Amino acid sequence: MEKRATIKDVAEAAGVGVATVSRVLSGGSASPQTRERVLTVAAQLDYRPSALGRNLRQRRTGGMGLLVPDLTDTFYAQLAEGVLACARSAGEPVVLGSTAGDPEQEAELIGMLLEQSVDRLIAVPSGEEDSWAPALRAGMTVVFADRLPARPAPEEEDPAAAAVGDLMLLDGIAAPPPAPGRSAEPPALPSVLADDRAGIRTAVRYLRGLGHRRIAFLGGPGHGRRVSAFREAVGSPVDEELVVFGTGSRDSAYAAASGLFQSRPDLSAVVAAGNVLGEAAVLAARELDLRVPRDVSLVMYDDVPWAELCSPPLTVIAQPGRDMGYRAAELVLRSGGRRARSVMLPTELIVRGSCGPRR
Amino acid sequence: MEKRATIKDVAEAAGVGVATVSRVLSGGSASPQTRERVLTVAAQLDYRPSALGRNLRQRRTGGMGLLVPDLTDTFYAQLAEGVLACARSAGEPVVLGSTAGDPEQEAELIGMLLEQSVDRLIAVPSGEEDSWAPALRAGMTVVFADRLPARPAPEEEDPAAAAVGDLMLLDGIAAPPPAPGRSAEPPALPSVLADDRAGIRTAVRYLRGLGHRRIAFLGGPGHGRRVSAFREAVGSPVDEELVVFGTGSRDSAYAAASGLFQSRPDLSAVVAAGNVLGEAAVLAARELDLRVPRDVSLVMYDDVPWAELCSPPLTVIAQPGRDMGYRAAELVLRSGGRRARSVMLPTELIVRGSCGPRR
DNA sequence: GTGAAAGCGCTAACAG
DNA sequence: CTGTTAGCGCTTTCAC
Repeated sequence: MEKRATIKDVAEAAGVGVATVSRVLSGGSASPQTRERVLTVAAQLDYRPSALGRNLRQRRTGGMGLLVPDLTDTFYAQLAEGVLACARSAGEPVVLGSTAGDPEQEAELIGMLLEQSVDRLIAVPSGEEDSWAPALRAGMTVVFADRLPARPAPEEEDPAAAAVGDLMLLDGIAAPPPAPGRSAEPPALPSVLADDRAGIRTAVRYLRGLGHRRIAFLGGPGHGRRVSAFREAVGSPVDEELVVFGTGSRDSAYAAASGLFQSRPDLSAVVAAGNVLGEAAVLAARELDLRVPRDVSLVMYDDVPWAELCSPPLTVIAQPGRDMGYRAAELVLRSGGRRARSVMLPTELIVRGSCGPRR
Repeated sequence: MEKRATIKDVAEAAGVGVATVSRVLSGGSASPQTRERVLTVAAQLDYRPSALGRNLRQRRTGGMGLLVPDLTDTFYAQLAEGVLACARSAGEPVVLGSTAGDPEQEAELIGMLLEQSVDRLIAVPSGEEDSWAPALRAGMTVVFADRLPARPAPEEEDPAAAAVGDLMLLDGIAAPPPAPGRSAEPPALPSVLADDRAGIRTAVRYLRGLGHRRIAFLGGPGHGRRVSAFREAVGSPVDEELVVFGTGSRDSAYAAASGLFQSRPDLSAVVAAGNVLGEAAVLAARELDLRVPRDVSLVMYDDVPWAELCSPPLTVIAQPGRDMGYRAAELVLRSGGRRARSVMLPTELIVRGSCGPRR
């Protein structure tokens, strides 16, 4: 384990000052001769500039942080792959954290990143807006992916509404209606989102076209925008019993799905707001001897490789997970200054075999 | 964006020297009074020690690197979750890289980690042993997970053998037979491996018991130990046409599976050496109108959530991905000195519905 | 038990 | 165009 050469070694060996070496290596100005000499010597010594020194000097760690709820959720894995692809092409490291959808763990991880002076972050947020204030205040450039931090429930009046109150999100279709024309206003926080509203709307219309009237929604934490879109798409008198949520784990997703099927055997279709929920729906349906799509139609958010493996193959609302990650990384990397821009990517309904006409 | 308090600020505010603050915060000796005062002041100032300064001083970055081929392969996602869980409980950051199974990208990522002075690494290796020499020489503590780096093919004689030559691995059942008694000798490099040999053997025996004689093996890069085990389990005259490999991508896995089924319609069972290969096998079989398990039995390496979603649900050789990651992280973290130990975890055959008697 | 001082490797002024 | 210098925030001898 020989010790690595430092910039000083290179400077001495090349007979120049350390500043010159630094300049040459970071593309600064230098005479062709000097440049070449430095480069040669550096190569001979197998010199690799230490990120440690640079980081301390610049008071910031390069690269970026990435926070996702769970990598075994294939969608987040796709997202992560996108981020990694972009980071790799930029030669930047990415520090990964998995939050399990738990605001506390998320906060801890943010603290860890702060300690590391990682000042760029891509996050699929679990905590509410308030819990993100510290990070922003500390000067972190954060780009949210897949969803925005929930806005804490303002006050509880209607018990039914309160049940999903903590799932209401920033750009919900709340009281002051959005400016006309756009299907969704660009959110205040930098983000890379899929067009959930359009995706859900398309799915609901598709099911409607198949004759379905009792359509259920199976969601999880962080699916606030999707529920809103669902409510909007099904129209005014939403049957609240048909809107259920898991807590994020596979078990709770299964419990929610199973409970839904059993309590409302009259439903004829369900929209699962994520692939873990879709998985749970398939499992629960099978367990209850409900045939898909004969007894119940299913459309699942997220296109994942195994959607095609099911029989019948699942009809899905695909969102470009990899692209979303890549774009998010670009945004966070490019935002030389502070606040990054936002982008919204399209979703696509991929019709396979899990939806049929209402019986 | 206020600037963070430094150790100096704390020292001044507490009326002590920076050394004392450092000692107190890292559990060194100090009088109770001093200790409390420092702690109080630090809390008031919301002081968070900067990892930057410490890292430079200690010439090493804390935490660990993690290199996997592909996060969308659920097994690697599970592995990663295990690593992250351990790292989080230790408060250490993990720098993630995805290699796509490409030795070049792997080498680049290793270079990046070296530049960051990350000196602890958990890797599912893609490159051969030689390409790992630089990392080891640089003083990195690396723990391999899931498999060991391939040992370059010594020389090519038999064309058939040469075809899989680069897949031969360290602890293969090569010429000098292993010492008697143990099912596998502990490998030379620190690692966390599943007992592939036992897993494959169990699967093959299970299929044999069902009457199958023409059993195929569908592998990918890095599955050298699994092929060896397969060859060993099926016995001497191995039908080489029944042993095929994909290159790691989903497409190539599909191509390999499809080609296998078409060229050898006489096969009655296949062992897929990984979940991506299993997925490909299911897809290819369906495309060719082969019913599972009526026309062909399938057992897949890796237990993944969607294995249960298939119809019929897939019989699998489960390996504890999450545990493997957790253990690997423990090993790399604990190895205060240099070389870590190795551990081998058991596999389990989970019988579901994808295997039937030979027709 | 505690403080002063010396850097870790690098970049960014600032002179020459 | 290039060398010298001053730290970035922290740990760690080394005296006191």
